[in-house]
Amino acid sequence: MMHRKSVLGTGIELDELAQKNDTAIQDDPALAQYEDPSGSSSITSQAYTRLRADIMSGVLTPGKKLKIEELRSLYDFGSSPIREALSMLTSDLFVERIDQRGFRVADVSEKEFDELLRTRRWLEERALRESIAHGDSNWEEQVVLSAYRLSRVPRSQTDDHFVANEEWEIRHKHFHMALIAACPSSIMLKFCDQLYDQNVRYRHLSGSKAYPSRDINAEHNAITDAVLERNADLAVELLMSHYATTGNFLKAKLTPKTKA
Amino acid sequence: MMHRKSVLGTGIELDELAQKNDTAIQDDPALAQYEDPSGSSSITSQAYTRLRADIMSGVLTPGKKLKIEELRSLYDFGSSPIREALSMLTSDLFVERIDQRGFRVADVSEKEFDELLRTRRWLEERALRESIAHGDSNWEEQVVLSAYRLSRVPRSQTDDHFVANEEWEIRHKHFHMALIAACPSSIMLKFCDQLYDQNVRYRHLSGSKAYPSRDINAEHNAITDAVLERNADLAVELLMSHYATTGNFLKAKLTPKTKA
DNA sequence: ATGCGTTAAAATATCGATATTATTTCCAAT
DNA sequence: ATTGGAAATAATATCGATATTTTAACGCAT
Repeated sequence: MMHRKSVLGTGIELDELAQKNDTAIQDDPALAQYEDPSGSSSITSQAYTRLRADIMSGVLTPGKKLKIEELRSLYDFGSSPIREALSMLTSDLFVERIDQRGFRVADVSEKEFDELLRTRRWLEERALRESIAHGDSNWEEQVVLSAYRLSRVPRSQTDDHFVANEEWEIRHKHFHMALIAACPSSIMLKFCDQLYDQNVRYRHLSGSKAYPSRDINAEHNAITDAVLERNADLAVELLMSHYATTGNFLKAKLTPKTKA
Repeated sequence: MMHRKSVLGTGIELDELAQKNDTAIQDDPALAQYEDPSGSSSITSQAYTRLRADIMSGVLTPGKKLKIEELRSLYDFGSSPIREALSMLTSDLFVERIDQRGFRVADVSEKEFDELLRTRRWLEERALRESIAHGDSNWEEQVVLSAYRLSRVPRSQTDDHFVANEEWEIRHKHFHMALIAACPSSIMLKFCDQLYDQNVRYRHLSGSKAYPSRDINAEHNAITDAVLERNADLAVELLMSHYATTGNFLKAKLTPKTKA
């Protein structure tokens, strides 16, 4: 096993790594999914992608009744793809199906958010410990690589006020999934993936402009270092407090109204 | 908090409880769902229930291609309800959807089974600890009650050879969910619920006639006692070894062929 | 014989219309 | 005024047919 100290401290070794990536280190195919371009080009997939994006971004507000006919004319898809997409979104916890009364956007509440955060911490702690225990050198390299890549793009598109940077979002998820990727349970990873996306939705919904001034990169780097040292306790502690601070920062006005 | 010793040792207090149940102690509505009669009576629900049952029981073999037309004539439902039901079963991990190529029964393998068991242990340990930490007296009563009810029905319908007893299955699940019901995360409970059902499927698939002669009731009682004493470490240890033995017993011939 | 590109067959995805079911509105009775 | 219930309305669930896509089969060239 590799033992490095402060791998991300200077960035020197990392430039080598980044370079090496073009030749030797290939992206782990298992992680490729987290880039999510749009899946295939079937109508259903398109409907799924657009609806999902609009729910995550808050365009379709929590609790809103999702009437097939309405969505049909709004997005200009047939009713079958819409229905199918809504079905798929139900698996992701973004949409709730009401027995014989169609669908609605999953509701949000501070209580649900607390549960989400709590559950995420439970699952990610376990997943991270297992990942650290089982990860091989390829996993280590993927962690380093994804951390580096994340550090190369700005959190916000502009410096003065916050404008979400889609590329950062993608790399951020990639990094977090890379950390736990060696956890020997695809089911566990799937759950974490779901919960991660749920969390992103809450982040968007809370309309958190003006993101914390704290140095998120530094936190990521610290986690990366701990992970590479195989210091599970420290890595977990850092990751958990990473979540805790992010979480507490959010809890803004969530409008949990179940409106039509 | 109640502190009892060996509540299930004699069964005396339990008869009182069972009686009391007809009057004072009502079934926790939150647990009612685990009896699952058939949901509503819509065609889709019927299709869902039947397909699910046939997948869990192994009538629809793992990896089998689920052709809409075939299912349509076999079950005598329209194609829309079939499709909808398959979509729903995808959320439950019983069916896999292949991009633009329809559905298939979720495949099984020893590897997947290992992962399933492992993940279940991780989640249930956490859920049980949280449940013990947060459960109130009503939760305690539901645990006692579900344990008692489970103990009142035989594991097998006949004494000489094993014939699954549906009522036992229902009560067994009810008991296990009651243990963790006080875990303050509906998402966590949902995950555990899913994994439980997955496990049942594997149990059925491994065609385990001749179930272990070990006294499962005794194990359940021991877990119940530990839980009521709020002895988390012991309860977890018992529950985990309960799973471990059950799990190792299963690993029989799993036919993971992906046949049409 | 083997591999590739074309064509035929099968299956899924999609659509538009109809049947059911839930919701609302409105009116009468208390 | 308020409640109860029947009709009208709106929405979903379901069906059967058509359009696309995928898979399999076939024959030709190498």
